[in-house]
Amino acid sequence: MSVSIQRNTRQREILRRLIAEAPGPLSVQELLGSAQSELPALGIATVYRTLKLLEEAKEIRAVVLPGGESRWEPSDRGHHHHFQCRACTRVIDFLVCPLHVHSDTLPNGFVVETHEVTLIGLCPDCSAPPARKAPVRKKV
Amino acid sequence: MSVSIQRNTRQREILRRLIAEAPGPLSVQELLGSAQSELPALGIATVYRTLKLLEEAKEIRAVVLPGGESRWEPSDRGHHHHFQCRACTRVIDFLVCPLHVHSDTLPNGFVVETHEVTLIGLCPDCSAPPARKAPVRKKV
DNA sequence: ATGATATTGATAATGCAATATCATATAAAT
DNA sequence: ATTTATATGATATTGCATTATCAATATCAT
Repeated sequence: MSVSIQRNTRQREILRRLIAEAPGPLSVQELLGSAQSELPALGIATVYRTLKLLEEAKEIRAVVLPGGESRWEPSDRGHHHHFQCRACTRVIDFLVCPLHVHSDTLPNGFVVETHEVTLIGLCPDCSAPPARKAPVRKKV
Repeated sequence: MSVSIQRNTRQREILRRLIAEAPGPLSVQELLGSAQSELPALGIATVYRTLKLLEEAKEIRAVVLPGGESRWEPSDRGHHHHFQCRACTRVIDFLVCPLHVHSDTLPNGFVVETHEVTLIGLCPDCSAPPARKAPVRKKV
């Protein structure tokens, strides 16, 4: 079994901050890439280890969207949903909830406890016509 | 590369029928289990092979719900959503669509092309008080 | 500044779903 | 009924995400 966090390291500071400041849940690879732009030597094992520790400490939680790997977000974000860009695969939070079926009982004995809504389409970066600015990211 | 279907076999008939008659998309393991109750010798490789063939023939399509493996449903089912039981993990179709954000452009350049709604809770089998009938299935 | 030990980075090992292999069985045309 | 290529079942292999290992490094109480 693993143990709780005892020391503050640059790696953990960076990963924690990246997750806290992200506009949506981040994948392991996205985290690794962003963190390495600040600390190039950071290894993938540290990302996995830190995610597990932060999850056990209830600081973050995993979200899994249709068709995708696990992504991680701060656990203090309230009820919300996600938009996933089919071009760059990035995920952005959507605070509006279009559903009203909480804690309700449906016709035949189905009890709805929660729900997940994922909007799929193009994010601003990828829906914009190819401009003279930064190139459209195909993968993050 | 694989090739198209040329012969009708009992295995393929069974798998096709199971998918067509299911109340929701089936996982590989669910398919294997159900099919083996009719044809015990059926192997897992045949399930994968047949799913791939049926998908290439556009007879079925994969759906992936939050947190889950691929499931398979007939491709001629129209727009609908899914209910997943957190106890037995089975998935049942829900024909009602509570969303109206198709092909729309949201505030900042987000283009919504489609969406996935997954209701999570308890199915009739698992929400019912422990009765004297069949035991509650924990896994399918 | 030092020392004890938690943490890291590189990489090997693991777990598991999906695929490939191949001898045997089967469909269906003759 | 024969024949021949397709399909199957058992199982080995692959691919890939995650975890374990371990020597080297960094944190922090002293």
